[in-house]
Amino acid sequence: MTKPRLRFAPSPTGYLHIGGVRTALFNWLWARKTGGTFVLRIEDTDQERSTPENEQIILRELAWLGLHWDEGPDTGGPHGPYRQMERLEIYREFSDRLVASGAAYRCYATKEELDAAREALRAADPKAQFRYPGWWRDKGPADWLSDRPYVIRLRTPSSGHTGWNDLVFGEQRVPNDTIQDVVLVRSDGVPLYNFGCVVDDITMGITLVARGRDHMINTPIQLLVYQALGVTPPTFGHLPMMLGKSGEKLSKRHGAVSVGEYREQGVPALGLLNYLVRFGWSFGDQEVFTMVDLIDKFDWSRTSRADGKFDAAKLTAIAFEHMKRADLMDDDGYVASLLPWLARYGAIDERKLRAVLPTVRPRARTFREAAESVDWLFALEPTFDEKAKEKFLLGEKASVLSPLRDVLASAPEFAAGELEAKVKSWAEERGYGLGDVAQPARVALTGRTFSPGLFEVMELLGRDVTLARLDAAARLRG
RNA sequence: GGUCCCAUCGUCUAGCGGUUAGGACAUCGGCCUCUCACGCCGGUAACGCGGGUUCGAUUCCCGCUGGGAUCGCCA
Repeated sequence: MTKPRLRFAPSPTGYLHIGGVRTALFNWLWARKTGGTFVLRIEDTDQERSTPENEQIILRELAWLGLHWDEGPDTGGPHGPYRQMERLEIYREFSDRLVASGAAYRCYATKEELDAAREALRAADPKAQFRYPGWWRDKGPADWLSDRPYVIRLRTPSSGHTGWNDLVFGEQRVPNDTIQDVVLVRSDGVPLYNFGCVVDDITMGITLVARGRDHMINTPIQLLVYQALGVTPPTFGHLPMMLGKSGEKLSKRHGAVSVGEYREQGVPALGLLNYLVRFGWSFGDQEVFTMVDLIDKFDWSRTSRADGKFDAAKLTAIAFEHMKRADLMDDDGYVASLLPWLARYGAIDERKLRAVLPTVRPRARTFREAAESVDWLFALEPTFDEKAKEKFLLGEKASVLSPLRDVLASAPEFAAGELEAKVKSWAEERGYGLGDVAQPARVALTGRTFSPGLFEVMELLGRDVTLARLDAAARLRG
C-alpha cells in the first residue's frame, strides 16, 4: 500500500489561526503515524490580501509548533512549486483540457452584468437566491469574443447526485442541481479556490484531505471537478468547527485566535497542540499527551462530529500540565524555552536557573509567568511591591529582620533544611509565629509577599545575597 | 429561504441497548501550609422535546425544536 500524502494549505491572508493549526495538526499526526508525507502549500491566489510577510509568519509559527513539513515553499520537493501563484501554467493546462472537453466553458459575462442581475432579482423577489443564469453555458468557440476578458466556469450536471464517504461524517450526498456553474478561473487567469485546490491535490499526489467542516460545502464541487478531469479523488475528512464562546465563528472578539499571541503569552507549543487535539478527538478519558503518545494513538475513528466552543481556561490548564510535568517536558526543553524570556537579565547562569526549576515549575502557568517569578533571583536587587514594602519593611513588622539576619549568619551550611530548622527553633524561643518572621523576610528577599518557600529562596540566593538583602531591608526604616 | 451538518454537566468530552451516566477544565467547600502556588479530599452540575423499535433506550429510526456552515471573479 502506498504511503498517504497529506497537506496543509493555508492562505497567507493573515495570521495563523488556531483553528487552522488544529487542521494542520490532524493532518501532520496522520502523516507521522503512517510514515506518510506532510506537504505545506501556500494558497496565495487572493492577490488582494495575500502577503509574503504573512507567509513567513505562517512558516515560522508552524515551525515553532514543531509541525514540520516534508515538502513546502522553502524546503522544495518533487511536486513543487508549492505556492499557487507560481503554478499558473499548470492550472492553465488543466483548464484548457476542461474547456476542450466541454466540461467547462468560457463565460464573458462581466461582474457588472452579474451584479445587475443579482440586484434585479433581489428587487423582484427578496427571498429568491441568485444563481448564475447560464448565459454562456450552451455557447461554444464560435461565440467567443476576441479581446474581451472571460472567466471559465464548470458545466455542472443538472441532475443526479454527488457523494462521498467522509472519513468523519460518513456517507454524504448532495443533489447536483443545487450546485451552480462555479467560476474555476478568474478573468485574469488566476484560479479560484475550488479549482487550484483540486489541480494541486492531483498534481501533488494528495491522498487524504482533512479540513474544517466549513469546507464541506466545497467538497461536492471539487468532486465534480475531479470527475470532469477524469481523476480519482482523494479521501475527504471534515473536522468539526471550533467556535467562539457564544457559539459563533471564532474571531478576535473572543481574545487571542492567532498562534503568535499564545506564543507571546508564553504558552508552551506542545501544550497548545495538546489542547487543540482534544478538540474533536478523544482517547477515552485521557486529557494529556506527549507527542510520541499522540502519534501512536491518533486515528480518525475517534474524531467527533459536533462543533465545539473554544475555552481559553481549559487551554491554560492543559498547557499548565506541560509546564509542570517533567514527563511531558524535560528540564532541558523547559530551560531552552525559558531562556529567551530571561534576556532582560543579561547572561543567565544556567546552573542557577536549573536549581530554581523545582520551585518554579509547579507555579508558572506560562513561560512568561516563569520568567516573572524568578526576577528576584536574577535581578541585582529585588523589585519591591510598594504595598508589601510599606506593610512589612517600613513598619514594626520589620523589626525581626536584623535578629533574623544574625541567626542566619551563624548557620554553618546555607541549606534550606538546615535554615528552616534553625529559624523555626529560634522563632519558637522568641515566641514568634513563623509567619511573623517569614513575610518580612520574603519581601526583603524577593520584593513580594508571595514566592517559593522562603528557605529555598535563601538557599538559591546564597549566604551573601541573602544577608545583604536583609541588611538593606533593615536599613529602610532608618 | 435553498443545500449540508450537528445535539451528554457552564466548557471539552467518555459512553457504541441494561452504568449509582465516567473524566477533565471552570465553580463551591475542606485539608496541607512561612506566603503564593502545587497537591489531596469532597460538593453542585448533563442525556433538548415528541413519537416509534425493543422486555429495556442517553445509545437505533422518524419528526420537531435549537445551533452551526455555506450560497462571491474569498479561501
